[in-house]
This record gives sequence, structure tokens and C-alpha cells, in this order.
Amino acid sequence: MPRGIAKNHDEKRIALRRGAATYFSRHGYDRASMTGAAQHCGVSKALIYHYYDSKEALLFDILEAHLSDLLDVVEQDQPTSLTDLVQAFLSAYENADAEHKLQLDALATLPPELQEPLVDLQRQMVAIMSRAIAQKRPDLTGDRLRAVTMSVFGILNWFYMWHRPGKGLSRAEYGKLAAEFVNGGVMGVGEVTET
Amino acid sequence: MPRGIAKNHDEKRIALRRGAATYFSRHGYDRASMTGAAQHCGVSKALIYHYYDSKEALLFDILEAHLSDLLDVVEQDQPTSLTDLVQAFLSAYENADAEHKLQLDALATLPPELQEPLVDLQRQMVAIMSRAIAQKRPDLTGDRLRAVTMSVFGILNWFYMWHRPGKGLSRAEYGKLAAEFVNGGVMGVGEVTET
DNA sequence: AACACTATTGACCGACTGGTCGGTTTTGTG
DNA sequence: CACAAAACCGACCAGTCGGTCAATAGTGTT
Repeated sequence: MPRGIAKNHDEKRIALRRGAATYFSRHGYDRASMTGAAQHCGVSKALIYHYYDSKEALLFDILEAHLSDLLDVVEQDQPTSLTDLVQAFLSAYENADAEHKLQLDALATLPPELQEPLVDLQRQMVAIMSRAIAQKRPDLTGDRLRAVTMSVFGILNWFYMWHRPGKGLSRAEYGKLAAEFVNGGVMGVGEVTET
Repeated sequence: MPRGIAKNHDEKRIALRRGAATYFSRHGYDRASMTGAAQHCGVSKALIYHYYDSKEALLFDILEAHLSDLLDVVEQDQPTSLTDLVQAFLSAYENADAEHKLQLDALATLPPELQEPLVDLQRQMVAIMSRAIAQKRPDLTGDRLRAVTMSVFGILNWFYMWHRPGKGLSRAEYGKLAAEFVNGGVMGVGEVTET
């Protein structure tokens, strides 16, 4: 047996994955070319195809790694308060903005059989959030619980769209504010709240 | 002067615009081809280029029309309660899901000079929402007011991502729930909300 | 009826995309 | 050290995309 896989094979794969994620999210997955991604990573396009079978496979790997990490972080905290969970999500996004953005706007372009395992990871996170909400509001169930849960994710997922690092609130400050907003919102649902 | 522009020129343009919006949002703006959009509209690609200079110009027209409509609807209600405003936004999205989705994932692909007027329309809507929030919470200002405002838009903009017509809460039911959530959230910010 | 312009099309083009291939360089192993 | 496979690359390919164009059909005006 003359030569095995290089010991730094995994590190290089990860470097490629992260570089591509940054490039893809910056230009949008569809517009971003493999040639461009390769240049951004400082390698030839052919080399990317040495590590990945296709552009699709590369995207899948990026999203799978991201969602798994996210789920790990969030599962760690469990069971915990809604406040902590909201902040855990927001801080987990830190340093993963590119991957997160990609998840939101490119996951749907994958074929169903590749989407499925990723959507399943998402579902687990939704379930965790749902549970934390139901803990505060046991009367919320079914469609109403789901709607509230999704509203919370709306807040979290929208963050990266308008937040500019270094401008406005810091991440930690926003985390606190978002947690307060979510707590208030969850408690407000179903009550008569007139101005 | 032998012949003017057809009297139904505008209607046809609008039909093309709406058809293309549906097609673009269904397949994603970048992936969607002009050939495909033309087929979806039942015309030739060349005809679209008779009405529009470019794919970009078509996208711009779609977004401009949508955002203008939205702003009109929302300005009409002004000045009004936060509750009414949230519901006004949600009902304004009705029948404009395609355009709305397109706004969220394709606006950024336009060149800056075309983005600018659209972003300006968005800014006006953000300002209206901000004002309604500040009315309930005059102590909220600056970055914190902005963060709360964006959180509210997060809820509204995320709606189309998870809501499936005919499944779960109806639009009106969700409108009520979202308004309650927003009211609770806005009032909750800055308070000590411990579990 | 003759005209001038609009509405509409199929065929076509250059640019660029994801992906492949033949080849060179590098490196772990016997 | 020899050598086989991995790591890496420049050049290339087939297909698709946005966009153009020459030509035809249709229609309001004189």
C-alpha cells in the first residue's frame, strides 16, 4: 500500500468548505461560480473537484456541518429557559453568518433527497424551541404553538439580514433585547392587548 | 402618425410582470431562465424583450410595483395602532407572496443604482413601523428602537417561508396572533423578565 | 387601399457555467 | 530508493444563459 490519504486531508476539506461558504454567501449560491470559489480559496477549480463530487455536494457538506454544529450547541443547553435558548441560537450564529445565510437561501435548491436530512436537523431545532416555549406557556399547543415558534425563528433568522458588525447594538446586546422581546411576545399571545 | 401603442399595452406588461414574478419566485431568480419565464407566460422570450430591456429591468419593475403597492396600503392606515399596522402588513402580502419572496432573495442581486430607490421604499416602511412602535414605547430610541423594529419585520417576513396556504392557522388568525406577539414583545423589551 | 408602426416569433450568438481529462509534482510506504 | 497513489493544475468540453435580429403578421391612421 503505497500511500494513504494525507493526514491534513480533513483540514484542507474544511478550509475549502469554509472558504466556499464565504464566497457562496457573498455572491449568492447560484451566481457564484466554482471558478470563483476556487480563486477565493487560492486553489484550482479542479482541486475542489478532487475533494467534492459536485457543486451540490459541496453545498450539502457546508449545510450539514453547519446545522449539525448548531444542533449540538443548542442541545447542550437543554433543558433550559427560553431566554437562554434564544441567546444560545444567536451566539451560535456568530462566526457562521455565511453558512447561515446559505442555509436560508440555497437549501431549497438542493434536490429533495439531499434536502431531507437537512430539513430533519432543522425540525429538531424547531422542536427544541417549541418545547422551551411550551414550558412557559403550557396552554399553547398545536398550530398556535407552531406559529409562535416560527415567529421566534423569524426574529433570529432575520438578524443577519440587517445587522452590520460594528454598527448598532453588539451581538450580546441584541441577544438580551431579543430574549426580552421573545419572552414578552410569548406571554402576550392570547391575551387582550389593547392600546 | 400611423399607429400608437396598443391600448392594452399596459395590461400585457402587467400580465408579463406578474407571470414572471410567479415563475421567478418559484424557481429562484438566478436559476429561472428567461426562456422558462416566457413559456410560463405563454409567449416567446423575444416578446418579453419587447416589453422589457433586460432580465434586470423586469425584476426591478416587479419589485418597484410591489413595494409601491405595499407602501400605499400601509400609508393609508396611518396613523394607527401597532396592532393594525402588523395586520395591515400581513394582509398586504396576500396575493403578493411571489413578489414578496422575490424582494427578499433577489433585491440584493440588482446593481446599487437600481437597488437604491427600492431600498428607499423599504426604509419608508421601516420608518412607519418604527413610529408605531415608538408610540407605544416612547422610551425606546436609537439602536434599540431599530433593533425592535427589525425584529418585528423578522416575524412578518419569515411568515411566507413556513406558512402553507390551507394548512395551520389562516392568514387572519395568524395576523391576530402576530399582532399580540408583537405587542407583548414590544412591551417586554427593557423589562426584567425572569422565568 | 396604402402606409407606418407595433406585436410577435424562431433562429441565432457570444459568454460563461459546471464538470472532465491528461499530465506534472509531491509524498508516504515497502 | 523506487514507485504507486494522492495532490494539484491548465486546458478543454458540452450545454445553457441572457440577449439580438431579421422577418412576418396585425392594426390604427390618413
